[in-house]
This record gives sequence, structure tokens and C-alpha cells, in this order.
Amino acid sequence: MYLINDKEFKCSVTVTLDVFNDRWKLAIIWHLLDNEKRFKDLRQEISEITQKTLTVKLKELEAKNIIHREVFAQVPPKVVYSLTNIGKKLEPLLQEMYKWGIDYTKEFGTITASCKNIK
Amino acid sequence: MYLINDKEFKCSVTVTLDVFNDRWKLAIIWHLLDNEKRFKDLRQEISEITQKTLTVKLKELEAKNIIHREVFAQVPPKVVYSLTNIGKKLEPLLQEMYKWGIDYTKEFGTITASCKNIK
DNA sequence: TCCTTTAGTAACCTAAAGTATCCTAAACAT
DNA sequence: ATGTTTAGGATACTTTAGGTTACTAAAGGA
Repeated sequence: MYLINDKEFKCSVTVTLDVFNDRWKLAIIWHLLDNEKRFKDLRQEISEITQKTLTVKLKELEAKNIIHREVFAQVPPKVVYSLTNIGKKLEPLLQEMYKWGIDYTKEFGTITASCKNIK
Repeated sequence: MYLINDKEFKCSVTVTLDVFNDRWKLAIIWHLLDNEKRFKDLRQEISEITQKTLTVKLKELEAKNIIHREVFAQVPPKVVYSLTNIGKKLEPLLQEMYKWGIDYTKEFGTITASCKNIK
């Protein structure tokens, strides 16, 4: 049994699924893997996400200790997001997602150009 | 660029995220990894899911070629679900989810008993 | 003086996801 | 005769994720 602030899980897979139960969080992690990023950089790179959703998801990730938020006292504002230690440990998972996405597209779709590789 | 029936993706990670954009699909796969299962078995093992949601999610997974559905002509009905080849290739991904869930719980929660291991 | 930039917040709305409840067919056991 | 079992379908409802639009503060530049 797994307990995370009064929430019970039967299995550690369920823990992970519960943390990332939406369209955006893992995509954000993916973009933070190579470098820390400013808010506006994430907005540009994940262009389909709206500003509000991005702020909401970043807050959720921060609350779950997956990312770290650093505010610079300057104008216009500057806020930099980076992965925590546990956040960085998501890299193998995302690499598997990367690989499976390619396998799946090879079977049921078409690849015209590959996306960035993780180092 | 990745193309799957007229839907475009910038990155193969996005492809994977798009296939599994809900709470349930990967949990279902997880339970099908060790064995094919009947509908009622899945209902019992993933006890939090409702019957309707389970049927919907199984249909979606079948439509995406991740699982295979076999109907036996008998009464009461018997329907067995199993992973396709591409579905089986999700095992490493789920293993990473399994591992990360443990890491995360160790840091921010409590483990009282571990869930089943993948062979 | 006014515009631009950044990282948000607030109020409102919609579509989709999920829940709850009830119904069915047909074989079998009692 | 009746109840049980299985894999759903039908309908109606609630919840929540996410989108849309508009607003802000404060420094610096034209």
C-alpha cells in the first residue's frame, strides 16, 4: 500500500498515473528535461497550451515537488522553472514514451521528421 | 512530424501522450501485461473504475490497436481482452512508471506494502 | 506620453469525462 | 418457476479540465 498525504494507492503505477493524469504535465516535464525554462519559453515551445492552463499545471507540478519555481525580482517579471531531483528521475519514463511513440507511428501512421532526441 | 490518421504531432512523446490522455488506459494495460483477462476480471482488479467507463476505455484501446477483443459465443457471455504486439511494447514504459512511483512515494509518502512486480 | 513586455489573476463558459441507475438475453442450477 | 451470471446498452446527471477574454503592475524605450 502506498500513502501520499492521506491518499491511498494499491500500486506504485497508480501513484504515477495519479500524478500525471492530464494532457499537459508530462509534456511540460519533457520540455524541462534539457534545460530550465522561463514561463514564456514554455508557452512558445508548447504552443497548443493556453496561458492559464500552463500556470495551473506549473502550480500543480510545483505543489507535487516535481518542479522548482524561482522568481527574479525584476520588471518585466522573470520566473524560471526547473526540475527537482525527483522530477529529473522522470527522464527514463519519457524516453520510453518517446520510443513507443515512434514504434506506434511506424505501425499506424507516418513519420516525416523526427523530434528532438534526448541526449 | 508524426501523422496518425490526419492528426499531426510535433514529437513522438506527444503521440504517446495523446493515446493515453486519461486516468484509465495505462492502468488497464498494466493489468493486461501479465495475462489476458475477461471483462469481469478487469472490473474486479481495477475496482475504482465503473462498468461503463471500463467498456468505453476498452473500446478506445481496441480502436487504437493496443488491445485485442475476443468474443466467445456462449452464455453468459465471455469476452477476453489481450494486448496486441504494440500493446506489449508498453511494458518498459509501465515498468518505469512502477519504479518512479516507488521513488516518489519514498520521498513524499509512505510504503506499507509493495504491489505486484513485473516478471 | 504612450506602448511594450512578462507572468500572472479573475470571471465566465463549454465540452468531455465520468457516475448512477436501470434494463437485457439466454443458459444453467436449484 | 425463479434466481444467478456476464457483458454490455440507454438514459440522465454531475464534475472537472480546459478555453476565452479581459485585466494588472512596473520598468524601460520611442
